[in-house]
Amino acid sequence: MAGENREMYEGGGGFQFHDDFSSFFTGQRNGGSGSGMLDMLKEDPATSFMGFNEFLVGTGDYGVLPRSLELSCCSPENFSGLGDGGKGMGEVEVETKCVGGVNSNGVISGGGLTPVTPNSSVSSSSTEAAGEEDSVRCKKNDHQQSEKGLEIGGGDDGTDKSKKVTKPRRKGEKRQREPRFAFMTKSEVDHLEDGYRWRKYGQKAVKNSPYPRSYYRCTTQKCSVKKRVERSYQDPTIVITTYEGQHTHQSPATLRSSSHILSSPNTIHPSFAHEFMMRQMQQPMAFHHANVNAAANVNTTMYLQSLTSPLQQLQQLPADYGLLQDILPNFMESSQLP
DNA sequence: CGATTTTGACCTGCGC
DNA sequence: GCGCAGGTCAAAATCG
Repeated sequence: MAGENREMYEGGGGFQFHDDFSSFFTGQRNGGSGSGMLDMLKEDPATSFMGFNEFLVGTGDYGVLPRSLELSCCSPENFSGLGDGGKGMGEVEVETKCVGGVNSNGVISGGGLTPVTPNSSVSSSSTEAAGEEDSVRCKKNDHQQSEKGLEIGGGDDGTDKSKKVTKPRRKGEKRQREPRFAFMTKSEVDHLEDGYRWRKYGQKAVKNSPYPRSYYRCTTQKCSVKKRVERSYQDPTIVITTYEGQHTHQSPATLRSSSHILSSPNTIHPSFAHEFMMRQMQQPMAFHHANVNAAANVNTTMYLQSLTSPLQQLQQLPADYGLLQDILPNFMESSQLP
């Protein structure tokens, strides 16, 4: 895998987070025109990035996106890439090769650029996924309990304390993944406030990147939303945030304030991000127009390939159709795309 | 003192 | 089967 990834980093056709992410935004991928997001950022960050907070202020309906997500997730044929369909992380890529969406690293991948694997599985709806996750959690708890039971029952004197005895997963049962979407934010702060409360549960060094990846979980009980935060190794000023799952509750910030959704100027709402993306898709040209007016401390760009218009891109590159279909199934349904 | 962060170990999936 | 990398767990440390 290491070699493969290295190959990816060296310009291979694969899709690895940093490499592909960066090339994705630098426009180098697929012989890109060089008008990628990162280039835009470097050349003219002020005009190339959307001021997320402006949208926050302007977007009052927080229910829109969750609903959208739900609708999206409940349509397996439209959401086959995002739900992971019981696939492991690596296999997500296989799925995205067919239909695009968010790859194993949470980045919207170019479905048309990667080989298609015919036997990619179709994901279940997010509702199912959530249920699965619950069951997984239950299993985890069970296994942890049994694990402790084993430890206790084993009568070890503690020398094996560091070694976990785990009950093996049933064969064929693969980890369910929630739908994911990611966006990049130009910010000096790693962990951006988004209105929710997060608890960090892990941090890992990322291969070929000097910046670690942090893992957060929503602290609200029964809310299994996770997010990963890392910096782009090419542009350290860019924070890549990947959300997984849907919040089963309102944002605490929303509850705190009804007039102003979020008080922090650096606040980004994940659902809003998705909604934003969808709106941009529906009004392609507004993307850059809005950027001109962007004047926020935190500039955020969705993982949309930087063409004049995402819609145009879709029309020009039918092979990539699935790429955004996964992310924006509703849009796809309502659009004139075949 | 509870909540959160840190961090090393472990688990899982995948490619070779 | 092995090694690698991503992801997660959980004990210890830290914080408020």
